[in-house]
Amino acid sequence: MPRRRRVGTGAPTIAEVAARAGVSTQTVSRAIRSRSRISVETRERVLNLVREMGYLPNRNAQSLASTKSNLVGLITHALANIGPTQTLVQLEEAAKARGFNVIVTDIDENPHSIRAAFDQLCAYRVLGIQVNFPLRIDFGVFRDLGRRVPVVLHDVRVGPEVASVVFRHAKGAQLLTEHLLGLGHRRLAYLGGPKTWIAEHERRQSWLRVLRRARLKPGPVFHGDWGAATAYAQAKELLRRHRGAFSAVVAGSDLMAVGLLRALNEAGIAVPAEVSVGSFGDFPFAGLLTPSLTTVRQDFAQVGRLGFACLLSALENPGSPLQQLDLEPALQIRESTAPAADRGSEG
Amino acid sequence: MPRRRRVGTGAPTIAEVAARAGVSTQTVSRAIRSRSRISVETRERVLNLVREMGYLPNRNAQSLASTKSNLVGLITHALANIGPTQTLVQLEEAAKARGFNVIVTDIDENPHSIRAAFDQLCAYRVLGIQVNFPLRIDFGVFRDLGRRVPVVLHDVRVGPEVASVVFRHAKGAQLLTEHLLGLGHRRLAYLGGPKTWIAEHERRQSWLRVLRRARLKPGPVFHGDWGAATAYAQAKELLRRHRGAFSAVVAGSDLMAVGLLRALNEAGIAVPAEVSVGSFGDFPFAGLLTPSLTTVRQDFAQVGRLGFACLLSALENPGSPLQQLDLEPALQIRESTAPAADRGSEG
DNA sequence: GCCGAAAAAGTTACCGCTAACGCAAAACAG
DNA sequence: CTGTTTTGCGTTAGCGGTAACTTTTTCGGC
Repeated sequence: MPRRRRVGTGAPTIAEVAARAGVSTQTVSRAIRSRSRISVETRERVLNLVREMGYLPNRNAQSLASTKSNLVGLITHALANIGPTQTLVQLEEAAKARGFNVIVTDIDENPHSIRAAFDQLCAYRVLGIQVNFPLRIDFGVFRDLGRRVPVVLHDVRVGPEVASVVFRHAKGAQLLTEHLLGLGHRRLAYLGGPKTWIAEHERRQSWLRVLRRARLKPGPVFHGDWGAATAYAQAKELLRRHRGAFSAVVAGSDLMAVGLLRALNEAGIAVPAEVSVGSFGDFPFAGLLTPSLTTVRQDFAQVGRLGFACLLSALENPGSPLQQLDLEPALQIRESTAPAADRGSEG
Repeated sequence: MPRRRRVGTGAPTIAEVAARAGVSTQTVSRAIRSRSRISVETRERVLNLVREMGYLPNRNAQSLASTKSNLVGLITHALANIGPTQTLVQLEEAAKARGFNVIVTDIDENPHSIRAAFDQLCAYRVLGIQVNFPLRIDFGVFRDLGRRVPVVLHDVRVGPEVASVVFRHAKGAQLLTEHLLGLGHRRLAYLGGPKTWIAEHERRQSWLRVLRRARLKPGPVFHGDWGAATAYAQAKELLRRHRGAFSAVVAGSDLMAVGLLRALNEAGIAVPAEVSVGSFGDFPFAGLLTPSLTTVRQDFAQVGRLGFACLLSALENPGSPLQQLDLEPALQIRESTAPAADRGSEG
C-alpha cells in the first residue's frame, strides 16, 4: 500500500525537468552545472526547458548531495557601525560575483557567542567564515575554530594557521600623533574607543610610544564607544577636568570627533586655533564637516574584498600558506589640525 | 560489490549519535527538535551525547527533509547607507532570537536584479524574503514575487496581497515644511535624494503640496545621492545660481545636511541666522553637529523589527490578512532652523 | 569494416535528515 | 476487567539532488 505522498513546495524538481526533456536527472544536472560530458544540443534543449519551467535547483539538496554549500558566513560585531557595514557590503559583492551567498550574524561582545555563531554557520556547511570580532579576547578560540572550517579573521592575527586581514593601527596612530607633534603640540589628550577593542589598544599604545620617544608626558585619556553621543559626554568630562591642559586631542573615530567638536564648541574653544583634533576612519563626511577632519583613513571596504579573496585562495590552493594581509593607514590632513598656539609650556 | 564509500565532512551524523545512544535516528531527531513523544530520560541521555560528540544537525539535510529552511532572505539596496544597515541589524537580531538566520544580498538599481536575487534566495527555500528596494519601479514585480514566497516590502506598498512596512514620508516632509513656514520662511529651497527613490518622490510632492496650500512659489530644487559629497557639490551649484533667493533648505538626509552646511559655511552664510536647514533621518550624530540638526526622525531599526514580525505573523497565521504597517515620522527641532530674518519679501 | 577510445547519456547508491506511519506498553475511562 | 487513548520508540520511504560507475553511441584510424 503506497504511503501518502509528501506534498512538495510546488517548485518543479529536477526529475520533472528530466521527464519533460526525455533525459535522466543526471543529464539535467550536467546541463546546469558543467559543460562536459553533454552534447551542445542536449544542453541547450534542457536549459531552455529549465527557463521555461522556472526550475531552480534546490540548494539544500545540492549542498547535501555534494557535502558543500554555496554559503560564506560572516560573524561580525557592532555591525551598525559604518566600518563593519562597509566590510559586509564588499564581502557580499565579492561573494556574489563568484556565485556565493553570505549569511550574516551579528554578535555581542561575549566571546562565548562566537562559538555559538560558529556552530550555527557550520550547521549550514558554509565554505568558510569571515570573523569580524576585533576585540581583545583570548585568541585561542580562533585557532580552535579555524580547524573546523576555513576562517578569515578581520583585524586579529593569531599566527600562520589562520588567515587574516588587519589594519596597521599602531602605524596609523603614529602618523597622526607625529603629525600633531610636528605642528608643535606638546600636550595631547586622548579620546579613544572602547578599551576592549584591539584597534583602540594598539592605537593607544602607539600614541604612548610616540610621546615617550618625544619625552612628552601623555595627557588625559578618555574612552567612548565609537559613537558621537558618548564622545560628547566624555569630551565634556575631559574639559571639565583638564581644560587648558591640552592643545590637541586624538579621537577614536570620525563620529567621536563630531561629539568632541561639539563639546569644544560649546566650551567656546576654537578648532583648530586653540585645540587641534585628529581622528580615525575618514568616512565620506569627514572632509565636509566644519572644520574638516584630519583623520587616518581606514579602508573597511578593502577588508571585505580581501577577506573574501583570502578565503577563495585558501579554498582553491589547500596546500599553500594562508594569507596574512596588512592594510596601510593613510593620514588625511585637513582643517581640524593646525600649528599649536602655545609652544612649549612643558616637555 | 560495494561502491566506494563517499567521504563525509568528518562531522558526526545523526546516525552515529543514534548508534552510540542505542536508539533510532528518529529518537535523536525528536530529542533535538521537540519535547513530545520522547521520555525525559531518553532525551537527556541523547542530548548529553550530542554535546559530548559535538553533533550539529546538518541544516541542509534538515531543510531538504522538511522542505523548509531556517533562513530568512533580505534583498536590500544601497546597504552601505546608515538606514538599510540599521534595518539589517535589527532584522538579524529578531530573526536570531527565533532561531532563524539571515542571508543578505545587496542589489543595484536595476529592477531586473530583484528577480535574480529572488531566485537565488528561493533556491535556498527561505521562509520569507524582506525586500528593501525603495525605488520607484513598476510594483507589479512585487506582486508576482509575493506569490512564490512570503514577502515583506520595506517602504513600498502594493496592496493587500503583500505585507509591508512603510514610512510616512509625506507626513514627515509636511511636518518639516510647515515648521519652516511657521518660522516665517517664505522662500524654501530643496536639496533632496535621488529622484528614483520613493522617499524622495513622496517628500518632494508633499513639500510642493504644503507650499501650494500656503500660496507660495517653490524655490529651487536639487538632487543628490543621500551622501555628503554630492550634497556639497549640489549645494554649491544651488548657491551659485540662487544665492539670496531662499532662506531655508530642506535636505534629503542628515548627511546631505552636512554637505549643505559646509557649502553654506564656505559661502559665508550663517546657519540658522541667515538660512535654516532641515533634513531627514535623525541619525545619532545629527544632534551633535554644529549647528545641531532639525530633522525628521526615521526609525530604520523599527523597519527591521517590524518587518520580521510581519513575516512571522504571515507564517504563523496563514489565513489572516497580511500586515500593512506605517511608521510615524517625528520632527526633532534643534538649532539649524530659526525664525526667518527676511519676512515676507514675496508670497 | 573493425577496433578502441572518447563522448554522451543512463543507473545506482547515497548525502543526512524528517514525515508518516506502525506497534507495543502504559495510562486511562467506564 | 475490558476497550480506548496516549506515550515512547522504531521502521520505511522519501526530500531533491550529486558522485561514481556503467552502458551506449559516435567517431577516427587503419
